[in-house]
Amino acid sequence: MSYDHKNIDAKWQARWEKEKTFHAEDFSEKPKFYCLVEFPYPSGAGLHMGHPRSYTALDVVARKRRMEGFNVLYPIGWDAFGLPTENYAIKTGQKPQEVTHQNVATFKRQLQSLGLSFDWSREINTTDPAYYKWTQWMFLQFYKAGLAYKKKMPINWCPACKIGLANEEVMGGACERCGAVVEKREKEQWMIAITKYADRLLLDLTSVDYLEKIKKQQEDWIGKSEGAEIKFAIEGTHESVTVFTTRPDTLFGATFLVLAPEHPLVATLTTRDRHGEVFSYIKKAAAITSVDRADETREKTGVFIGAYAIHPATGEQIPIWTADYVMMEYGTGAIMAVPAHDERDFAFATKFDLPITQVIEAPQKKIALLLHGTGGNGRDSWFPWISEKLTALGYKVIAPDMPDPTKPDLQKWLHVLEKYQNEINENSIIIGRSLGCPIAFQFLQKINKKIYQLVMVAPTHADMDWEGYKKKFPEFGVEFVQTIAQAKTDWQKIQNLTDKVTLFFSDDDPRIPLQVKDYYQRDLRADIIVLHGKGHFGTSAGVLKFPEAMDAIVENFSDTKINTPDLAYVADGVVINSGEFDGLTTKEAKMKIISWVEEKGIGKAITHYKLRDWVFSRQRYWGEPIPLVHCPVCGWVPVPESDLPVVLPEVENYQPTDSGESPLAAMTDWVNTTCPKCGAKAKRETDTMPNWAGSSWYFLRYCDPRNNEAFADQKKLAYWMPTDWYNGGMEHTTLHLLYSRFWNKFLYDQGFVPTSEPYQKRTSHGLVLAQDGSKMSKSKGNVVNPDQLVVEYGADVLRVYEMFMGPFGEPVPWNEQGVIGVRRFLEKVERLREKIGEVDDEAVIRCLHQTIKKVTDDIEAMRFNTAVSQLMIFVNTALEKEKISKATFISFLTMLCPFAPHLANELHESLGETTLLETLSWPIANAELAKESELEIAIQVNGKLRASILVACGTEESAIVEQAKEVVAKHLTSEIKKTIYVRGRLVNFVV
RNA sequence: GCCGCGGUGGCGGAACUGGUAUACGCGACGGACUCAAAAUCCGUUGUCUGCAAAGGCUUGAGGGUUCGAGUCCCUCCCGCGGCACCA
Repeated sequence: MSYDHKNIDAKWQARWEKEKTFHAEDFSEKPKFYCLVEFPYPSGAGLHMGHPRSYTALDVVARKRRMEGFNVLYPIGWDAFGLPTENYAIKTGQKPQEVTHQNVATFKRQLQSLGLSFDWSREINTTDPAYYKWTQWMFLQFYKAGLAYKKKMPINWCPACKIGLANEEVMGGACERCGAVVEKREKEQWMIAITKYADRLLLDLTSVDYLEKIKKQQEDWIGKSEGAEIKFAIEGTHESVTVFTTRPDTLFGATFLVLAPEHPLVATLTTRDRHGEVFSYIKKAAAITSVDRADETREKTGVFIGAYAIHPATGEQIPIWTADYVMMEYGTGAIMAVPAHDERDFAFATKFDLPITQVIEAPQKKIALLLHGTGGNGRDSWFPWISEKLTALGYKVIAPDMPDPTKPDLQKWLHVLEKYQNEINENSIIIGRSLGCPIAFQFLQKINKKIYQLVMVAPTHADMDWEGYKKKFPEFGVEFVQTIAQAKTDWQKIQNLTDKVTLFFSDDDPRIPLQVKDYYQRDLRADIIVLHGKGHFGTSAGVLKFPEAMDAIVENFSDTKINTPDLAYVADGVVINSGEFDGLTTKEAKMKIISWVEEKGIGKAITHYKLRDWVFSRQRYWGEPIPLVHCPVCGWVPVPESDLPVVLPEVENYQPTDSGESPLAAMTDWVNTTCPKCGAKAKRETDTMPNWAGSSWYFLRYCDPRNNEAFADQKKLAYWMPTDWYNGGMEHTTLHLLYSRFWNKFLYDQGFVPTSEPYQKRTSHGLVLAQDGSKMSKSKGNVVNPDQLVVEYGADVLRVYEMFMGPFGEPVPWNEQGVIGVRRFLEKVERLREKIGEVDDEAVIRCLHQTIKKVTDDIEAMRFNTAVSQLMIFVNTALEKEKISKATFISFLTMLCPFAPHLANELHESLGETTLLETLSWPIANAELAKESELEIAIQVNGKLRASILVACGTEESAIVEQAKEVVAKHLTSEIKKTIYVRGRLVNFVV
């Protein structure tokens, strides 16, 4: 332990505080940068290793931005309302207020000990009445806008503890604490209509810079699907079943209905003779977990309930079943089964021998895919001609642009084709030449589709291994006809190639003699006609030269055939067997059938979202009181804004009630009030808000945290918002992140905030795991406390280790051994200070500039681990030399500062400098100085590394190749076929 | 079951757009310093054959594309995260 981290840490933390180094200035001339981390929930366990990971990462970014001349806002606060604190308070007989106060003090001390560059003057706490006044105010805005409403929803109720439970507290249907079986109780709850914003929450994802996986997860959570609700009358009753379908176009194919086992109509509609079987099935279904029910490989089960529905279009009688593959929570809990066009329905119908009616067939629109060769312009001369012909025949012609046609790369080309894989069907033709041919083969093999008609046009001179392809793709029945003579002898063979592939020769083959060409021209033309369209024709030039022949070929493509699907046909297509709707496309039929059911009054268009409205009530004490009063005369009345906040009354002890209400209900003094409107005796709402409420707008409060007139000043919001960079955990992607985006959008619509989206950029960090790779948790006793580490090694060591331990976005196990390595690194830095001299070694200068470049780039890309590794490389390089200059060392300290600010400042000061490192500018890399003078060139023979040589920078290619040849002479046993030179990297001889 | 991410030495992990795999750190081994130990410094460290020179093998498994694959494509296995019979 050579450096005194305890004193150094304390010294610089005190100085930063004194000089307000990290104070964010409103309306500064500098460009602003608002950098946000998820504020912690101050639990009793104290800080865990995950907090410093995320907080240090953005601290590094924040510190770098300040040195780059930005006015940085990096705030912190406490998300302190919620269940764990309340439960802990009950258990220990303390008040939640006290517990929160203690926890916040611990967290604050711990965070401050890390030297994070938060602007502590903006610290906020969601449980502070001055804060939740505005949370309540915002709830009232939702209420006034009609977005908050009451709805009966079930809650988990523990009859033993007499308290409402969160889902998390219910373990396998029992109370987590006492083990009693949890009851469902219906209770009126406040809801917020987030689903009204579903579309915008989805759409606006395109305007923000979130990690792709975060966007995807939000999209899936919102889960938009468009469809219709359709009512089916029940035969012999006045009842009806409403189903939800995303495929109203398949209405005529509905051959039975399926209700979820929990569907209320199952009980009503089941006929007497079916009771036994149906009810035992329902019982069984209830015992299966939803994950199991979701398993698609599971054998379908279900029972007929004895009743029949009337098909609204055909009037036919169709049976009603119940089956657990239909979920009560989704849609209406009932479906119309269309086995011909839905895989699950198909499996079900097959198993129980129910009728299958096809109502959609493969699209008439036929696809022709034109694949060009290696010509420079990416288009072949015959494209326009053939496109016109095929279009006239009703083909949709696609001629994809291949990446760099002069440099064919099969894999890349295949990539381009992938997006057409769903369009290619039995009516498609693929026309290619030259390189287009092998690509067509590989493409079809890749997408694993049966080929019905593939016309290949290939010049025989192309250096293609046709025989090789023939062997490689036996399933395509490839035949090659490269000469006229062969064409004649193989005639019969060709005629037999129904549904198969023929590669043909082209006229531009220089090897075909002129006289053959004459013959070819005359004969082939006739032959093609005879061939019944099992496609043949010459290429590029050929196409243009023999127009009548081509006409004849193209004619043949006008035949189409429809294959009856032997599986459910789920793709789009054309409607059949549907009366007046026949001939419409899937898309048209969806609209027309929806209008038809709407006219008949038996259904309507529905856009369905997986996203559900937000249950905003909690039957708990430790949350923001909902600022509403219930008056027997006026109904629900908002507390006037001037009376906010509605302060949470302090409870001496909790009296569990059996009413399903929050503990607040027992506090009659508080509950009983007068109606703000009419003055009559009234009662306060006793439910509180979820802890998501306070965290849905905290980023706004940071802009103006002490404002008593508004949640924040408009000008300050306009200056700071949106948040430029927000980092947090993946686990918050669907709830907190979505709720706060919604909340902000609502405030935006009301004119209260300046931006529609709150966060410009969102990234996420990986978990810090225990040493064995499992999750750190209190119950396992494997939680590592940052305090010990800070005491033993210093804040800088913890910070640098957190950044160095692994890729930031991925989970990494904690390893105490690695911490020692970081400590050694910082001690080496300290020793470097002894080497300060007048001059620099050239190698040190070079390494410095390479380091500046890499560290600068890596921080932006959140590659903190490799940034630290580069800093280590610099120190190792510098320590080998006699001296390094003061200027070089200061540049290095500037870069070290975001990671290890205490030591960096201490060393800077030891050089006689009095200013804080934080006031310096971020160094700028000089590309010239970073350049190596010599390069190591690898020499390969047939791709195998054989030697390497050192050459001066700027050596000519020919000189390098010559030198390389000598070095590997003994491996060059035969003639060199090809020499590949990659600039500055390698030479590869192919022999 | 589906989606997303991942699988590289004894360990955490590097590797830019397909171009010398194993940077950096830990650990281990050998040496210096020391009465000794710790700390520090120097050296070695993917693996197999070999005294050596040299050569073979190696990025979860198998196949493919390429002069060249950890990286691209296909099939499969394993781990982590998320999740729906979404009609």
